[in-house]
Formats: sequence, structure tokens, C-alpha cells
Amino acid sequence: MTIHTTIDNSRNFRPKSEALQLLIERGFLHQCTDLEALDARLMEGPITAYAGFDATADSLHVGHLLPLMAMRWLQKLDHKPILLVGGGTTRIGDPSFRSESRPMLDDAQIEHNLNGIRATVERLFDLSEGEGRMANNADWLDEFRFLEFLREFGTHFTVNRMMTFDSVRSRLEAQQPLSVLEFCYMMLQAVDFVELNKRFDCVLQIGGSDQWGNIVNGVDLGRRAGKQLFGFTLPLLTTASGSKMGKTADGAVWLSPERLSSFGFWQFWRNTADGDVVRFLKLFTDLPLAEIGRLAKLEGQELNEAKKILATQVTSIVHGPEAARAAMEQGEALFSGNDEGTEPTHELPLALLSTRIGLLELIVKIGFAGSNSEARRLVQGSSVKLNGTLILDEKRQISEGDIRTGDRISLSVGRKRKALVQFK
RNA sequence: GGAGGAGUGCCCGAGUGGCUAAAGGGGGCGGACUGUAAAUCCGCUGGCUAUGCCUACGUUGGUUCGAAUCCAACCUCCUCCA
Repeated sequence: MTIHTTIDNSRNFRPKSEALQLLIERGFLHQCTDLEALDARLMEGPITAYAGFDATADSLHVGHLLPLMAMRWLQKLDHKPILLVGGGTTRIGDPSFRSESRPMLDDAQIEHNLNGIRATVERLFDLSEGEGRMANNADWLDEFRFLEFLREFGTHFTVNRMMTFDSVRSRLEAQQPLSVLEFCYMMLQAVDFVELNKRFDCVLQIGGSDQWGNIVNGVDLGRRAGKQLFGFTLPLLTTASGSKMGKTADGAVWLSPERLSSFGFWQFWRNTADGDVVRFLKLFTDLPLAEIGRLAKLEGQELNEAKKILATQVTSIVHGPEAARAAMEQGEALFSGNDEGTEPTHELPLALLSTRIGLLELIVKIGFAGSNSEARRLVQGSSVKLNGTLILDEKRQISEGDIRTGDRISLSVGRKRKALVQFK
């Protein structure tokens, strides 16, 4: 039996290792399987840690940023991060969102997604030889045959124990169906951990708090093989108003610039609620705590300065310093209404104008509405401005006369969503 | 295998023949107020080449002038029994 240390009984724990000190001070720790032993292990020298992600899309989103930041810090302190992608597990679908079975992804699609994820992560930390690595669980999961798998691992899991995990129990109590596939998913994740230990001497898994059960399974499985493994979970990030973070009006907040422009990404962070600013600065930037402490003293309108710093820092880490600066300048220009000479946020072919594109169509093209009807409602709700002028006519056509110097027009929906469209 | 119950829009949930694109709430978006914050109040929240048309109440058929609502079969889930 393991005694799992959680945040509750670790309040007075004083870590000796730099890594744990830092992670705890900055607010990364939610639960840990054995804080003291992990601390001791970290004092012995560099360790290898991993965090796993499904390959369901070709980019990660802000919800994934927390484990990535934790790994980034570990690498800065000479530890080795492994980015594990679920090339194998993705093929059977992620069961934790079980509203409906998702379409199975084919190998080519998964391959494409893996590359996208790698590109995203590589901006946060180094995956090259000797510094870190990327691993794909298809490399071992694909090899198993069912009977062999049962014989090797099935004996180490008891249904009794698996039933005690929150993820399982809550489902049963809510009388929601729980398929065998889902039930077994935690075994696969446990096997991943042990395999990574076998192959790369990985001893730590970092994941979201909802992963606790799965992570503990891996730690237990490791112990049966005589290895001490550690699990570390991160707090579930909700905004100060209590909702899950990571969505904007235009959809998920993706980390890759191809999916969400640096401008959109920067704006997401700029719109952080007052109550979240300090917490986010600690978790999502590299700023020293002393500096953050100084920003924490700002109040009222001045807090907006802290938000700008937050936005610029995070964008700089995820998209690069150049992109961050450009995004900030774009924002300032668009919000002040003085956007001469600013980089456009969107580009559309000039040919569109010759066929007389409608305003509604333009709103949809830019992504501010998902359909013409939705765009129409926005216009009717008097929230659409073209070149700074409120437009109430939903039949309004965009013509060359609307173009200002530099072949561009500005379009805003509401007070926050603004676009500078360049026609070329 | 037997008996009973359930499947509604992004989510929860009302609705048992026409007044139902479907009450109410949540979430989201927009407006007012602000600081690109929070709180509060108000509005919107299926789609379209739009005074109309199409799609939608698990699936497929049927009854009816007319169905989310009635009938049949099927699928899925839940509860109890074996």
C-alpha cells in the first residue's frame, strides 16, 4: 500500500531540491505521490520526466500549457523532459470525453498531428538528443497481443482497486455508462509510464489533476517491477469566475500560430480577469517571483499593465518574442483606433472585392461568426463596426470604396474582437 | 433471458396531437456601465440566395388534414429479477 501525499498534508513540507521549491512556489503542485522521496531523488541529480498528450488535433491548446510549463522549468534545471504522444491510444479514441465516440483517426492523420504537436512543443522546450525527447506510445502498444498483454499486466491490476478511482466511481454513481475500453484506458497509461521508465529511465509523470488515478496506477505498476516512480499533478485551472479556462468566442485557444494568430493569442491573455493575473504570471511566464510580487501590488486600472506583461510574456514563450511584440503593437493600434502602418491581422485576396462581398460574408470569413445568420444577429445587435463606423445595415456590401490606404479595412465585432484585414 | 423505466437544442431540463424552432435554467455572444477586469441590468442564442423555405426532439416505418407528442419494429442506457 502506498501512502499518497497530497497538497493537504504537504503544506509544511520544505523541499530541498531547487525543482520542487520552484514548482511549489509558483503554484504547480496539486498532488504528488510521494513528495519527500521525489525531493530526495531530485537532489541526487537530473531525472527524466514525462507528460502525455493525445494526438487528436495537430496543435495543443492552452489547457495543455500547464504541464508544458512545468516541463520547461524542469529542463531549465537540467532535468530531461519527454513529450509522450498517444499515437497508439489516440487510435482507440480518448474516452474521457465520452459524449459520443469520436471518429477514428487514421495513421496518416495521426502522423500529421504528431508533427504539429512536436512543432508546438519545441518552442517551449528542447526535444533534441541529450536534452529531451519525444516518444510515441504506439511504439510499444502496437506490439502487444491481447493475451500477452493480459498475462503481463492484467495480473497487476485488480478491479477492486480500479473501482475506487474517482474517475470510475463518479461515473458509476452518476449511473453513467463506463465501457470496458474506458475502464482499461488507465492500464494503458500505466503501461506507458513503465515502458518509459524501462526505455529512458523516466521516473516522473506530470499531468492534470484529472489524471491522478491513471498516474497512480502507473506508479503502482512500477513498484511491482521494483521501480520507484513518482506522479505529480497540476491544479485544475479555472478562471476566477469558476469556469474552465481556454475558450474564447472564436473557439479553443490553440498554441500553434497556424491555428490561432499571435494577435488572438495575445488578446486572450490580455483579457485575463483581475483575480487570475498573479496566478497566471506565476504559472505561465518565466518572470522571477520578485517581479511578479511587484506587479501584484498594482490595483484598479493599473492592473492592466500587468495583464499586458502577462500577455506579452506568454506569447513570447509560445510564439516567440518577435510575434509577441508584433501582437502587442497590433492590439494597441487597433484598440486606439490608430492602425496606420500596423501589421494586418487577416489577409484576404483582393479578387473578393470585385465580386462584391457582403459584410456578413466577410464577418464569417474572418471567423467572428460561424454562419451568415449569426453574423446577421451581430449586425442587428449593433456591435459591428466597419472602419470605425457602426453598421446597422445587414445587406451592406463591401466595395473598393471601403478600402483605406494600404488596401485594408478594419472590422470589429463587439469591443474586443477586432480585425485589420489586408486585401492583396 | 424476463419485468419496468428512459433517450429533447452546446449542457441540464419542461413539454403527451395543432398556439412548438420547442418553457425554464446554465453556458456562450452582444448592448449599457467600466479598466479590453469583476458584479449588475437588458437583448440574442439551428441554417438558407429569407415577409418564405429547409433541418431538428435515439433510428426506421406507420396512423392523421396535422406528430417531439399516438402506433410498430429496432438501437442504446438505467433499475429489478434470472
